Amino acid sequence: MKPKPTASELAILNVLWRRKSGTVREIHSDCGGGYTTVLKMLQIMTDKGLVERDEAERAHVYRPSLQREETQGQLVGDLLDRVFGGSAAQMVMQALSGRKASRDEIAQIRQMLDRMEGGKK
Amino acid sequence: MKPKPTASELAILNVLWRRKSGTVREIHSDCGGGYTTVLKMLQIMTDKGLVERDEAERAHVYRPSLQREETQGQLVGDLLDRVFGGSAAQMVMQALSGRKASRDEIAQIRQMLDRMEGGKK
DNA sequence: TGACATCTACGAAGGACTTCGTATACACTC
DNA sequence: GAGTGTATACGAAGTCCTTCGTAGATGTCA
Repeated sequence: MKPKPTASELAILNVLWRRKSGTVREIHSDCGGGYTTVLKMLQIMTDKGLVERDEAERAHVYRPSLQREETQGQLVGDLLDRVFGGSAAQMVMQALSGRKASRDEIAQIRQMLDRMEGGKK
Repeated sequence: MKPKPTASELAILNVLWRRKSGTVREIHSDCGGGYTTVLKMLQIMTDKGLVERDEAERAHVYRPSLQREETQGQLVGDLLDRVFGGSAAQMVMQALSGRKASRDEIAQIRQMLDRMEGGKK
């Protein structure tokens, strides 16, 4: 499976998920840091399979190999196991108690719970 | 603030939260790995302030400096920011869609949402 | 006392992550 | 063609994380 992205890889992926794709220069301008640092990161991420590179043009174009949701699911599952002993309820608890969720968000979550129970019946 | 524990530090903390406290030997037997590796980790964690050490006896006794819930909150908040752009609803979504939560857990989460809205009113 | 078990301390190796400097290639313009 | 700007490639340094070997102190028991 794809390796878990590190913190700085994630910063780059966040940019890429937003823009769909981008050259080093574009990513760098959204992301800060040194230009060659971003370049190097993208080369490493290509090796790891985290992004894909289109070399057709002189300025290579990068795009994420995984959708945002897949990576989110992977990272959240990892935290769930390592920190919450697999208990999703405990994790949700912590997520909601630390930040105040908006009324909208609460409604959204309720809907999802309804859907889950509905699908299970 | 306390630094974010690494993966192996977390493994040790999980043992300590369960036992409340323990010597290197006790932790090691719950945790695996080399004995001196666990020892070294605990020394480093003491320096970082992640655990506290009682040196009264020959075999030092370690205990976690933070409660489990505090560290959980810290880590979940970190993931929330770095991976979900701060949207708790999205994170809860991923947490619940990846694993099937039990009916019990779902009920538990519902109760919590009720409490949150109640407290807000 | 001597042999042995058990403890802490510490240094060093190996790997991953991050950053940056430099080399090199390509394109454009005067 | 010389100069300038922009691209990739790559090596090397610095840091952190993890593991382990070894040294030295302390306790126990025949």
